[in-house]
Amino acid sequence: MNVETVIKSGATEAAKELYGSNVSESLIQIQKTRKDFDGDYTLVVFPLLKLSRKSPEQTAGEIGERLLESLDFVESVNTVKGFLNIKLKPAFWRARLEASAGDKSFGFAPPTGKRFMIEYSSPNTNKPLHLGHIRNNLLGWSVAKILEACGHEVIKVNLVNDRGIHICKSMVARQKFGGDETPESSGMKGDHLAGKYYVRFDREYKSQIAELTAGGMTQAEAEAEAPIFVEAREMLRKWEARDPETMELWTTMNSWVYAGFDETYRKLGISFDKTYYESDTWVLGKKIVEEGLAKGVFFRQDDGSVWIDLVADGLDRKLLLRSDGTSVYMTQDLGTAEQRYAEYGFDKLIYTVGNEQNYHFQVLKLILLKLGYGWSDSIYHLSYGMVELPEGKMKSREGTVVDADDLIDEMIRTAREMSEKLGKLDEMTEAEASSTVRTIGLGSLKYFILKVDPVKTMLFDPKESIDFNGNTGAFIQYTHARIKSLLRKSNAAGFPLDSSGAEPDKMEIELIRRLESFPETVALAGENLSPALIANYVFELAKEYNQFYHEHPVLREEDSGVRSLRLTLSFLTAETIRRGMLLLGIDVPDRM
RNA sequence: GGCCUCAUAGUUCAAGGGAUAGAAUAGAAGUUUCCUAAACUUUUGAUACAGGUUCGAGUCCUGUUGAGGCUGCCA
Repeated sequence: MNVETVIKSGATEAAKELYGSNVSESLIQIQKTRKDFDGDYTLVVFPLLKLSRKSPEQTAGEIGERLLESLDFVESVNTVKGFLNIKLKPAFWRARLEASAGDKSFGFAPPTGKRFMIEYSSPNTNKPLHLGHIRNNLLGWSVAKILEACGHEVIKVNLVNDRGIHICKSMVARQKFGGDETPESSGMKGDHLAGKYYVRFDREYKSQIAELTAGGMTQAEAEAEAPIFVEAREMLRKWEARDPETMELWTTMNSWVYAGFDETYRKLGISFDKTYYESDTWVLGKKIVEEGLAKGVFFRQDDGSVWIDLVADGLDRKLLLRSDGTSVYMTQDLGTAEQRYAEYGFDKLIYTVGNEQNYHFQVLKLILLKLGYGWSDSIYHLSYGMVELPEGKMKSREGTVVDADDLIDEMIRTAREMSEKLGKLDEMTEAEASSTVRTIGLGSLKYFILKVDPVKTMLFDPKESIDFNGNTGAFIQYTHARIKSLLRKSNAAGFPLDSSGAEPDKMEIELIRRLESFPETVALAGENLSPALIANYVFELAKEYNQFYHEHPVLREEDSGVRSLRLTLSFLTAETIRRGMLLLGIDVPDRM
């Protein structure tokens, strides 16, 4: 049980004794005492005033006195306006520290028996991953880790978008302009090669459109009738007809792309438990459409297309089946959701998808609800904002996309430059050095992206992200490495971690109190699906340790009790930083 | 047009309806007999606007302005 909970239940008891048994837990608000006030935790008494029928000061005073009697670990209380500040005994904090340091699963909750499925990444196979995918992948991976830490079973899935007109565009360009180029012969990663063809297609397409409009066609006509686009559409038709030659090209190009994606995923340190392919799932959902028609939830238009009318719900009409009977994105998503539920019976299905699809998921949920699926409420869209660059929005067609692989390489390269300049790599073998700079470069990238609240559009400035000062991953990793170094030295000197006697001073208590709030932070991050909470917590912790470290010698302390306390504190700090960073998918090296 | 999201120091980000809105970075000034100076200390500086709900609003509600996104056969 965490400290806040202990105090909360104590305060609830005290309030019940004073004001009657109808005092509910929700009226007891405990928060950390703000700096500049004397205390560790604070009870906000305003919500209790209706029951106490006394002034804020009197109410706080009464409860304070009661707490002082009933909780033996309370050292003192003081009242400032409606705030009852509670100060705990140093010995209590010392005991908490020892207990937490000895707890192998500190911060992680026991199994809940709940099953979460989380989908993320969801790439298209016609081009390589870019910065937007990085935010997606990091978010999905981190949320999965956080949910696991909260005791849930987590199934990580990917849905690869491997069919459709956009893939055919790359395929057509490959056929026309690619010759017999392969990833091996060109030295390009397979996904980059496919991306090259996609860009090539677009260039050709644009110039054909320009020609046609110059010849008198409207823009829309030209877009639909440009010969290269007609070819792409024809290829899609052949694909759907399982034309052998088309299938072979498709299979070959996809295998290149998958090899490329795997490499990027490996570099990012993420993986999946299961991968779905849209080429398998795109026909799903038609059964649901029939079901919806039978129930009268959907309606069929004269041209044969099927719709749902959501105007009464403040939304629009939405297409579910084209007039030619083929399914659309929504049809497929209904089908995969149902299939996944049948297979896994999840308690929650989380889709990590950009906020440009907010409307889609709103509709998806609503349709499932209207169809009477009891689990429709288990669907959650983990929506995130765009990543912008200092120069403005990313546009894949204008060549301003930041490629994921390039970015990762650049981060690692910069990490190496900075480390070399500081002489940090001097005593490392090349293998150690390259592993260290990889960890630092990726850590900086991941931290920079995850520290921002997912819903917000964020600005990614490559220069700033790689700055090794300030609120960055590298700073936190560095703090961890320094503590590890200190622990190695103390170990070499034969100093034990486990003695008692010393009482923590004010600064040490502050650090212990922050450490003790780690489990709550993890739980809260799990509820809100927010890695940003963990990121900010870890940064604050590292910063606070730095201050502590600066003013409190650890190894040079004469008094073995004090030294032991500080070593224990250092140990738990390093351990907590490591666990927090693990939840963000960031490695923390012991040396750097 | 309709719907959704966002708006906080020069800049990038915090702040579970609670106290004097925090950091980082940039700017100014300082610290090196110190276990990793990728550090530490001090300092300047912000809730877009107008109402409302509440004992209490950056946070909730309404409107305005600004930015982004979505909006019947793309995914």
